[in-house]
Amino acid sequence: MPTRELPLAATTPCCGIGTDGGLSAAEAERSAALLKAVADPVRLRLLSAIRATAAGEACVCDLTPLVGLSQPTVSHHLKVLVEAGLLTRDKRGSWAWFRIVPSRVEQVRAIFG
Amino acid sequence: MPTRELPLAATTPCCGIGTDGGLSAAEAERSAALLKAVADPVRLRLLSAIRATAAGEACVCDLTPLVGLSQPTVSHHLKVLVEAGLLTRDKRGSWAWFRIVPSRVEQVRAIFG
DNA sequence: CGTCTATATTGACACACGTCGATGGGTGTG
DNA sequence: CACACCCATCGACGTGTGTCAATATAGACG
Repeated sequence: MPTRELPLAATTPCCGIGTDGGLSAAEAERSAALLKAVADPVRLRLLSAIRATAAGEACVCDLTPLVGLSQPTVSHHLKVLVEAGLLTRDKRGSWAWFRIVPSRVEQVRAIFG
Repeated sequence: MPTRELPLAATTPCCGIGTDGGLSAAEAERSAALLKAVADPVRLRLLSAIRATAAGEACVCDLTPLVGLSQPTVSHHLKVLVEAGLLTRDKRGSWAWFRIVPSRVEQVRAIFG
């Protein structure tokens, strides 16, 4: 049914979608990078475990037994979350304490606002 | 500073995080699967392009020139979104029309509610 | 029936990702 | 100082993912 009004205009889509409404390639790339940091079961559990803490922060030695993975793997996931801006790392003494960045989490929700 | 009150209890974490607050492994797996479907720049652009449509639906022939990828690749991404429950496919005649499933998109937001 | 168009599927390839063991760098403790 | 603990980094391995060309399927239209 959707017939081109101008068959000779090769760039015209068949039912009139332009490049107007959608996200730009750059915007989509930034949003996808943020979502990739969160699209992992281990990292979701780390975020929710930190959020469920009374003090609002947790160290690697607490999180490692929780997810049942090796310490380097947990450290790797935490690094991904920090680089995505979703966590802050605060090294006090021997321990590294991680806190959630609420504004950054809100940005994730805003993608589907 | 965080010293174990019971050093002999090897299973006790150093500052008292239990298995209570966080997501279960199964819940995290389901949420991550949904997020993985969305954590891709091409798929984000497809979703936003369909949402920006006047009729609320679009076919592959419209979306392909929009993202600048081959037709099989676009078809692949749409399949991922359909299998994640984020799109519905409706084949009418030669064309396949895709619509957004708003309730499923809301579920993505709810992960960070 | 034959052909064209729109879409889906397959196979192949490069690349990214999650995981671990081993190692190194700090920091507190005896 | 020596030792133990916490954490980060490195190297390696298997797996997953995005992409395309080629092919298959299926419907529309002479």
